Amino acid sequence: MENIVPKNFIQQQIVDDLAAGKNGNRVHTRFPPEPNGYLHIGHAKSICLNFGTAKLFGGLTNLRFDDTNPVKEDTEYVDSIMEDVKWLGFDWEDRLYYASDYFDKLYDFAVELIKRGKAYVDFQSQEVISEQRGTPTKAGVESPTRNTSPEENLRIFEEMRNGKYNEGACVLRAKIDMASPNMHLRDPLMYRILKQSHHRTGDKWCIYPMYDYAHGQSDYWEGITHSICTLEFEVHRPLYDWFVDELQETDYRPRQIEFSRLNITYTVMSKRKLLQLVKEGYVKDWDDPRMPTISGLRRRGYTPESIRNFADMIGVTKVDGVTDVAMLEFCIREDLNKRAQRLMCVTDPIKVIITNYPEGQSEAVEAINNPEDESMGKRKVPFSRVIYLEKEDFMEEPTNKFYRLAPGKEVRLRYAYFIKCQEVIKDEQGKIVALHCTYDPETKGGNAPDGRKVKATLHWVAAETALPCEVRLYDRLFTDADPDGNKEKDYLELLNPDSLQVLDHCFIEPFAKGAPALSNYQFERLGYFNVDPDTTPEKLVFNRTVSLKDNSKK
RNA sequence: UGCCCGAUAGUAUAAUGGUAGUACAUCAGACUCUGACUCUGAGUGUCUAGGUUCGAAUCCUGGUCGGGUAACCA
Repeated sequence: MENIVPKNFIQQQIVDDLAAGKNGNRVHTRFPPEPNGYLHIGHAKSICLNFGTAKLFGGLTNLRFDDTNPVKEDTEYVDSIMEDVKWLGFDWEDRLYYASDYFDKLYDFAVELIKRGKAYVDFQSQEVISEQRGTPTKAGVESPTRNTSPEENLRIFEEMRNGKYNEGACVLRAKIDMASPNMHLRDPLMYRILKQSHHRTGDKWCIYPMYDYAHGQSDYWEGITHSICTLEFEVHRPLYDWFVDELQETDYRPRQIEFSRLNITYTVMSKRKLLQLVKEGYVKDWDDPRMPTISGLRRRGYTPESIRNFADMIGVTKVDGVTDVAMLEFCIREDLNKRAQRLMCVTDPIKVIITNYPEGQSEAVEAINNPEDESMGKRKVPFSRVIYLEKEDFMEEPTNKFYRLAPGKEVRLRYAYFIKCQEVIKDEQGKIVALHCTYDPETKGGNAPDGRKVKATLHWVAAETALPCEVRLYDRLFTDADPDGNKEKDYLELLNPDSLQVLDHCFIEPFAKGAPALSNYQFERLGYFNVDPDTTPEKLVFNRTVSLKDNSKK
C-alpha cells in the first residue's frame, strides 16, 4: 500500500486519507447510475475510475442504481447498465444496490430529522417556494410553516406518506439556512409526492426522496469511503455533508470528491440529448454505432480493453475540456492492430480480368492472418482470372503522388502476383467498366525473381469465390467539434448528414463465411471492421470501426 | 449579480518550492508485400500583473478568461 503511486488527484486524496488513518484504512467506492438512459463513454470513465481506484487500493466497488425518480426510470435501463458494466470488464460481485433499497431507512431518518426540529412540511406551491428561495444576492424568506412543531410535522408527514395529499400539495424540507450564499442550503427539498409506481417498490410509496437527500445516506449505509462524482455536484457537497453530520455515529465518514466529466469532440454526451437523438430518430437506437454510448461503441467494434485504456490515458482532473476523438481512435487502432484477423475486402469494386491467366483455372495463395501475431497463422485465399479491385486504387490519368494502378503501371496483388494494366474497358458513355491486366507468373507469392520492385500493393478479391457483403461506413455524428458549445446553432442543426454511408455491393474473401456477430477484423488497407448483428446467414454486414491511418495525401 | 471551481504545447495530462516531461494530433525522415504497424527526428506550452523566496507552473494578492450553481431532475 505504501508504494502506490497516485495517478490523479483523487488517488492522491485517498493516499492522504489512508495516511491519516481514516475509515479503518478501507477504500470503498460506488458507481451510482440513474436508470433513465443508456451508459455512455463518459460513464465508462467514471466506471474505470471507481472500480479501478478501489482495486488499486485493495478496496471494493458497489453498483448502485440511483432510482429515486420513478417518473424517468425503467428496468430496461437497469438491464442495459448491468450489461455494459460487465462488458467493460468490471464486477460488483454481490454488491448490487438500489437507492430504493433505502426508502424505509430514509423515511425513518426523515422522521428523526423532524423530531430534531430539522425538517418540516411545506404546503406552499412550487412557484412560491421558488420565489422565497431568493436570489444569489438576496436572502430567501422563511416559509410560514418553517417553525411548525415536530409533533405537527410528524403527523402531516405521515399523512403525506399515506397518500392524503395530491402531487405537488406539499413537500418535506430540511431546515438549514434561507440566507446561505449557497442556494442549495436554503431549506432544500427532501421529499416530494409522486403518485407513480416505481420499477422496484411498485405502489408502496407515493413520496420519493430527492437526490440530495438519498445519495449521501446511501453512501453512508453502504460504508462508502470515497464518493466520486462529477463537478456539477461540487456545490451540493455542503448539503451532502450536512446530512452526513446528522447521521454520523462513529469515525467513519464518506467523502464526496468531484472530477470533470468527459467531453469528446464531434459528439454530445448528455443523456437528455442522446435520448432525443434516439427518440426523434436521428439515429437508429441507443446502440447505433455512431452513438457515444457503450452499447454503440460495442456495436461499432470497440473493445473493452480499448475503452479502459482510453479512460486511463485521458486522466482525471477538475479542468473541463474536450478530449480529441483521435485519442479514442488511437486506442482502438492500437488494440485491434495487435489482435485483429486480417482479411481482404473490396468495398467499391471494379472488375479486373487477367487476360493471360487461363480461363477456368484457379489456385490458392497463402496469406498471413496477422503480421503482428505469428501465432494466428496463415490462411489460403483463392485466386482466379477475374478479380475485383478497389476503384480508388486505379487512376486513368494518375497524379504525381499516385503510385497505385494506372495504364501501363505494374503493382502487386497482396500475397499473389504482380499485374500490369494493359487496357481500360469503357461502355458507350465512356464509363470504365473493367480493366484488362496481365500477370507475371514468375511473381507468385508477391516477389519478382529478377528483383524488380513495385511501389504499391493492392488488396483484391477473386470474383468467383467472393462473398457479397454490406459495409457500413460511419463518420462523426456532428460537423462541429463542440456541438454543445456552439452559440449560434442548436446542436441538432450540426448533425452530420453523411454520418452513415451504406455500401451494398462489396466483396469479401470466403474466409469471412460464418463470422460471428461483433467479431473484429482488419480489412487490409481499409481499416478495422466488425460483424454487425444485422448479419444473416445470407448476407454479411460489417461496420467500419475506424479507418487505418492514411498518409496518402502526402 | 452572490457563492463555488478551474486555467501548463493544437488536445488531454505530469512535474507534491529545485532541469517544464509524457501521450494523442501535426510535420519531416527511415523501414515496409497494408500509403498500416514500427523506428528516428522536429516544432509548439506554464492566462496576466505584482509579491514571498537563493529559486515559483507550484505559495500569497489583484485582475482576465472559462465552467458550475438559484429543478417537487440526477
